[in-house]
Amino acid sequence: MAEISKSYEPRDVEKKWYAAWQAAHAFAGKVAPGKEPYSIVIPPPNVTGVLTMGHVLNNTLQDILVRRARLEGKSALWIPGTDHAGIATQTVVERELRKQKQTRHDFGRERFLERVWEWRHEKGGIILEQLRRLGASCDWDRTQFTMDPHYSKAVLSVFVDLFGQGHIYRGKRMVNWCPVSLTALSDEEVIMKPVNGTMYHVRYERADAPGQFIEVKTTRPETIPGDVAIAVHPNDPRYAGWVGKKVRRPIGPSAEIPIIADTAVDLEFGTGALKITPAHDKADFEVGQRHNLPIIDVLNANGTLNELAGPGLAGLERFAGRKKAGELLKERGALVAEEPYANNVGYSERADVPIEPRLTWQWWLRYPRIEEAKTAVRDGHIKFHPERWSKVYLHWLENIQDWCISRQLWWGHRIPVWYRKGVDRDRLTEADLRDSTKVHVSLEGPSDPENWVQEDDVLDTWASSWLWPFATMGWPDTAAMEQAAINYFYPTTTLVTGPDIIFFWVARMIMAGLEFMRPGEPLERRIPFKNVYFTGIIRDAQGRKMSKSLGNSPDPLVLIDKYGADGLRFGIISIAPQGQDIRFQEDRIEGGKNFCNKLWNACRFRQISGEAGDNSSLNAILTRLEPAKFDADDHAILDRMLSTTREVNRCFTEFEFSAAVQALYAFFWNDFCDWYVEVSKSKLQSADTKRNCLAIQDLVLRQTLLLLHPFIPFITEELWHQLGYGPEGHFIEEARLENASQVATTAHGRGLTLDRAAVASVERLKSFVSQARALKAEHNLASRRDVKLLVTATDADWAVLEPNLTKLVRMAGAAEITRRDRVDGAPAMVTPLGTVYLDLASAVDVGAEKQRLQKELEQLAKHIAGTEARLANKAFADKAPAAVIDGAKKQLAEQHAKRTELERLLNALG
RNA sequence: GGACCCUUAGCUCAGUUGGUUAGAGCGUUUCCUUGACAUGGAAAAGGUCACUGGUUCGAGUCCAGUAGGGUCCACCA
Repeated sequence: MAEISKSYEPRDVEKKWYAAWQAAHAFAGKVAPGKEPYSIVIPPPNVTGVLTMGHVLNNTLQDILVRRARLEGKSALWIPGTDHAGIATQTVVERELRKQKQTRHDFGRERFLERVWEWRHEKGGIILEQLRRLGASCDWDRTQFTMDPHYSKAVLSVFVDLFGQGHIYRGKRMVNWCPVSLTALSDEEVIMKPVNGTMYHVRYERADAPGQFIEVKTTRPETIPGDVAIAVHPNDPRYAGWVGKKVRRPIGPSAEIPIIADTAVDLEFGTGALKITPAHDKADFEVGQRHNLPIIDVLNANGTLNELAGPGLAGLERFAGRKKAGELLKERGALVAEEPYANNVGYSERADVPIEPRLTWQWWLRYPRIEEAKTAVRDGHIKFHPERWSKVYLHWLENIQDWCISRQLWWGHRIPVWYRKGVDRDRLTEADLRDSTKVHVSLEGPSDPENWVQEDDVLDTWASSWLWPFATMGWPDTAAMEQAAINYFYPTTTLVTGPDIIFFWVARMIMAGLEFMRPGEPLERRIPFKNVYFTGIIRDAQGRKMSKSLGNSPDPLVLIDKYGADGLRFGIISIAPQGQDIRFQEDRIEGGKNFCNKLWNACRFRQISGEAGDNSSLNAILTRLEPAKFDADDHAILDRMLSTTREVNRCFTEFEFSAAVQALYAFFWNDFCDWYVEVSKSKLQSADTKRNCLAIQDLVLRQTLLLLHPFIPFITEELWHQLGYGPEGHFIEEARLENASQVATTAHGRGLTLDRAAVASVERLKSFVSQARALKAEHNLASRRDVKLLVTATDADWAVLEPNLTKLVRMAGAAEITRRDRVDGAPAMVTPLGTVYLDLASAVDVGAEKQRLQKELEQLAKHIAGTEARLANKAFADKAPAAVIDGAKKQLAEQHAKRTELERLLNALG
C-alpha cells in the first residue's frame, strides 16, 4: 500500500475516479437475470440550466439511491437528460440576438431554429458536465433530450393518439397571455403576486337620465373602452329598476352599454356594480357569454393599447395607458375617487410580468386517466414521501381544468396538424377538426404537403416531459424499447423531485403512464414510478428562496472546489430532513469536508498501525478475527457497527437520508474514532492483542466505507482501494453491502458471538473515563498526565474496570489507577463504576469542592423526588407496563446509591 | 376564503407507534500542537420543548383552541 497523505485532498481523487468510472461504463444499466431492477429517471434540468443548490440536493439524493441499490446487489439504472425548455431556451437565444439588434423574425422560423440548435450543441451540455463533478452515477450512454428524434416521435404520436380519441381540441378561450413572451401559458405557469395598485372609483352616467350615475370600482381603467355592460346582482335593492337601462362609457369610443343582472356579482363587494369587459377578464368573459355581449379587445398581443381604446389611449403601453385612463376620467368628471389598493395579480412565471387574460385560439387537452391517477396514489401503488403531499395531489386532480398545450413559440414540438390551404383555421368547428378533408393530423404529415399549411404553434414543454419515464426508454418504438430493457426497468422505482412541480410534472406523468404504457395491464404495471420522494426547497440563511435575482444562491462548483464534492454531498444531506425546507448554511458543508478528512485519517491511522492482512472479502477479514481475545470494546464496536447498519437500512426504507447520515456520523466519529481507535492505541502495543484489533478495524472500516459510499462516493472508492478491500480494476460498487443479520450470521459461523452486555459495560467505562477527565479539568490538571487516580468500587464494578485498566489509564490521561477500600478528603466524582478520586488531598480547595458536591446533590435530589413520586403513584403501579416500573425502581436504587456516596464524600471533607 | 406545514439550546435543526435525567452541528468558555486527524482532542456552560386547556399513571410527542411564521390552492372587480 502506498502511504496515505496527511490530509484529504479531494480534487485529484474525484477527477481520477470519475474518469475511471466513466471509462469502464460502470454505471451502465443492464438487465441482470436474478437481480432486482432499480431505476430512476432524472428530473431533466432545462438545457439552459446551470447547476443550482436545488440540483445538488435533488441529484445527490438520486445518486445515493442508485449507488445504494448497486451495493445491495440490484441492477441499477439512472437515466440522465435535459429538457428543451421551450420558453426559457427561446428567450435565452433571442436575448443573444437582441445584443446584435436582431429578432427571431429577422431569421425566420427555420433559420432561427438552426440558431437554437447551435446554441444547444454548444452550451446545452453544461449542466450534465456539472452533474459529473458532483459524482452523479448516471448511465451517460443513455443521455436523453426531449427534442431528440425518437423523443419527438413519442411526443407527436401522443398528440395524434389523444386527438384521435377526442381528448384534444382547438378552442377560442380565455388564456393567460404573456405580453413579453407573446404566448399563452397554462394556469400552472402563472404565479400570483401581491401588487400595490390603485382602485379607481368610476361613475357611469345614465344615458336616459343624465345626472344619475352608477358607480363601479376598478383597478384597470384602461380597459373601460372594452366595457360592454355594467352588471349588478338581480336581488340588489340599490339597483332595482336600473337593470335594462343604459349608461355611457366614460372613456374610449363613446357608446351606450346596458345594465344587466347576473348572480356572479358579489353584493358585498364595492358598490355592488361591476363593469363587464369580456375581452380582458375571465369572469367577465363568462358573464358576456351568458348575456350574448360583444367582445371588445382593446389590447395588442404585446400589451399595448390598440385603436379600439380610442384616442388618447391607443398606442400606449398598458401601464402608461392605465395612468392616462385615470387622467382622462378625471378630466371628464367620471373619477369619483382613487385610493391605494393591494390585490393579487397573475404574473408570467418565466418573464415575470403581469399576464393578460386574452381570448385566443389554442389547443386544449382533456386529461386522460384522472380517476386512475387518483386511485394509483390513494391506494398506495405510488407512495409519496412524505405522504402528506398526496393530499395536494388529490386536491388538484379533483379540481382539474383542461390543459392549454399550445404555445406561440418556435422552439418546441410543432403541433402535427395541417390545415388544408384555403381553410380558415379560426372558423373551424369541432366537426371540421375531425374532417380529414379540412384538417390533417398525423405523425408523417399529409402525402401532398403542397396543399396544406402546418399549424404554427408548438407544444407546451410539459407536454413532452410528461412522457419522460417511458419515452426515455424507447417508447413507442418496439425495437428501441427492447434495447432499453423497458420491460425490466419500467415502472421506475423512485422519482426524486420538488413539490413545486407536483402539478406540472408528477401528476401529468402519472396520467401519461397510465394512458400509454402497457394498455390493458393492471394499474401497478402502468404507473411510471412506485415512490416519489419530495425534497425540501433550499433557502438562504435568512429563509428566502434562492434565486438568481437575489443573488443569494451559492455556486455549487465553488463549493465543490472548496469542500470537495463529497463534502458538499455529505453536508447538504445532513441538513435536509425529510419534507422540510432547508436553510442553507455553509458551515454544514464545511462539516462535510471535515468528516471526509476524519474518515481519511482514521484509515490513515489503520494503515500506519500495522501491515494489512487479507482484506479481500468480508470472509477473509472475519477469518482473521480471534474471538478468544475479544474484550468489551471489541464486542461493543462490532455491536454498534451492526446496529448502525440496521439503522441506515431502516433510514433507506423510510427515505430518511439525513438521519442515515447522522447515524453514520455518530457511529464513526464518536464510537469508532473517539473511543475504539483510542483504546486501540493500547491494544496495538501488545503483540497478543494487536492482530485481532487490526482485523476489527479492517472489518469496521470496510463496513463503514460501504455504508458511506452512496453518500460520499469518491473518497470511499479511494480508501477502498488504499486499504486493499478490492482488487485493481474493480470498483467498490462491485462489492456487496451485507445487511446486519448477514454479517452477524457469517461472523457466528466463524465462532464469533457478540456479547450484547459488553455494549452496556463500555458505556459505563466511557462514563468513568469522562468523569475522571472532568475531575482533572475541574482542578486544572487536564494537561497533566502524571496524576494518580484512586478508585473505590464494589467487587462487581472493579471486575469491569480491572481488565481494562491499561486502556483506562491512557484514556483518562493518568499515571495510574489504583483501587482503595476508602479515600477521605480527596476531590472525587461518582461514576457508574465506583468513585474516582484525585490523589491530591493536600491540594484541594475544600470550600469549592464542597460547593460542587452540594450542587450535584441538589440536582440529584430533584431527580430522586421525581422518580419517587412516580413510583408512589398507585395508578402508575397499576397501569404502567412492568418493564417501565422495573426501570424506574432500578433507577431509584442507583440514584439512592449515588446520593449516599455523594453525602459520604461531603462528610469526609468535614 | 380553503388546505397543509412550522414554532425545541445563542444560531440552524433532529427527536421513528407517549415511558429513565430532551439530543446534534455550529457558536461560546477553559485546557491541550500526546506518534490518524488543530479540517483535531478533552471538559464545560446553555432549554418552564410558542401559549392555554384537555386526554393519560405518564405529553416535546396525542386532541382542541390561541398567537406568530411559512407554503400551496382560489376569478372578489
